[in-house]
Amino acid sequence: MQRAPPQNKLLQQLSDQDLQKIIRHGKTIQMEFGQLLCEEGKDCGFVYFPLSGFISILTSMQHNQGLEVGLIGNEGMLGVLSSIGVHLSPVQAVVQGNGTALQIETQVFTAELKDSSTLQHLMQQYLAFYVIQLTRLVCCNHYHETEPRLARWLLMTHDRADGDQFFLTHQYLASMLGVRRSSVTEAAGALLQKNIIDYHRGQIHILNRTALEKVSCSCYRDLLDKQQLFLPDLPSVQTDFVR
Amino acid sequence: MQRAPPQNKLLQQLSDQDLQKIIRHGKTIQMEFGQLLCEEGKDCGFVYFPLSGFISILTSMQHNQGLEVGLIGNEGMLGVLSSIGVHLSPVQAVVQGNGTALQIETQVFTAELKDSSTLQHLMQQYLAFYVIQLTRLVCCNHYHETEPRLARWLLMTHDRADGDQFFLTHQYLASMLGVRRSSVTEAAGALLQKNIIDYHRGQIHILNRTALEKVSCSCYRDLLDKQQLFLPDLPSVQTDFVR
DNA sequence: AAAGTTTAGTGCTGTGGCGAACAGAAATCT
DNA sequence: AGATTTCTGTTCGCCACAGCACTAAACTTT
Repeated sequence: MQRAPPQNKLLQQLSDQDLQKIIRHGKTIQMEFGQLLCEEGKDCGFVYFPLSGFISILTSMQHNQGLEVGLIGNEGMLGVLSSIGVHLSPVQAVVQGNGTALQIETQVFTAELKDSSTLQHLMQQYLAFYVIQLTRLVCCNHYHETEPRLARWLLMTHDRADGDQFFLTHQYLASMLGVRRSSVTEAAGALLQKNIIDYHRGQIHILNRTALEKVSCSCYRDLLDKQQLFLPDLPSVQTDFVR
Repeated sequence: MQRAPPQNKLLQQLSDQDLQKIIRHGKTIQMEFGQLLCEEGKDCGFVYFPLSGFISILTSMQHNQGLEVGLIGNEGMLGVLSSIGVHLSPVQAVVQGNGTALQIETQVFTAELKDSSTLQHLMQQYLAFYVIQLTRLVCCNHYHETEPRLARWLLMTHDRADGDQFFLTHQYLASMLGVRRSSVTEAAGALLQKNIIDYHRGQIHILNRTALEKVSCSCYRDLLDKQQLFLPDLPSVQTDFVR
């Protein structure tokens, strides 16, 4: 897998011409852990295409009841709704893993959209995939237990991180999954005992990816398959062996 | 509230000219309880704008684990994804309440879209609202208990039905909410005891709508508010008194 | 070195919902 | 009229997770 220069897999599907134009109109920024890219209910003014690192999409209700509803790495983008003219974000976006992203002003981006039917089509496909992800998430969160969900989350993060390690405390994971911190401790402890992962004060280490896939719910695989279906040109993630 | 002729509130927002054109290109069909309008993963070839009655949108995973992810009455449509060029439905659509709908061939509909920027904009807004609904549903289904969720479901159905009664067995409700049949019996029994609803072998009767709103989770109100925000021209549902 | 903070492990009780099963009542079929 | 099916009520044991609290490390700050 090529790793330099970092590139966004969505944008890679554009023609060189369109790609150059977009890059010229955007700005490559650093994303740092915890950085708030967008608040719920606000117009953050930009769309982002991660080149490395990843962004967590969060929704919340009253009483600190929050949940993660999306994880965006260099296979996706933040701000799809802008492509259908909706600039108020219904969700919060926080940087989860350090990296860089192409930041483009919403206005510039939508202007760009008008010019490129390829880009339009790409955004439509990505939006559809996002809807499908959400649909599945409704089901997964309702039926599946903490351990498989945790495993799925780790797999998704692993795909988006650039190595086998990343930083995430139990507390953080708990707020992503919508469970108690001690439930995460329990589930992560189970994975630890099976030698699937290792962790220490927030540093999570994936030891056996194949085994992780086995304890994960099928939603992980199913959604990867959907991604292939809707965004077929994306290079698929290698998952059949331990990296 | 005017009730005749039955009309779809989305389409009502079009200009007379566009509206007439759409009606001419579509066909008014009868919808009957249980009728399968669209299968998961298939291209059903049509989009539908309910005029009366309502449609349930269902998703499922392995092992009969299914859930309702949408309820569409004359305030919405079935097949929004067609408006962004995605014709394979990620969900199943079943008629929940008898009525009529304007049925339009997908191809005709997308052709129509090209001609009318108003229609385009309308579809974009509706799609955004659909995404927001899904986002909330992820949270609601995860955190809220059966009784408030049941109440919310009844309210949504009440809004889309044309009276205070509709047909739905506990078993049916259970599959919508993703819980056991006996959990529904329990929750419905609680509402019965509070004289909020009455039911008998599938005939559900809403007795006290105000009280129903109080036992429902706030997601009902919150989503109605969002609907107003995104589709502001829709006449709002009267909810502050017992109808 | 001491004090404070962050992260993780553990142990209680309480409970909402599951799975499964049984029973009665009402409707429908033969 | 009797038999079958559909709908609802109820119970029992079980379990995953909630809520809460306390402890023990490990790292950070002063």
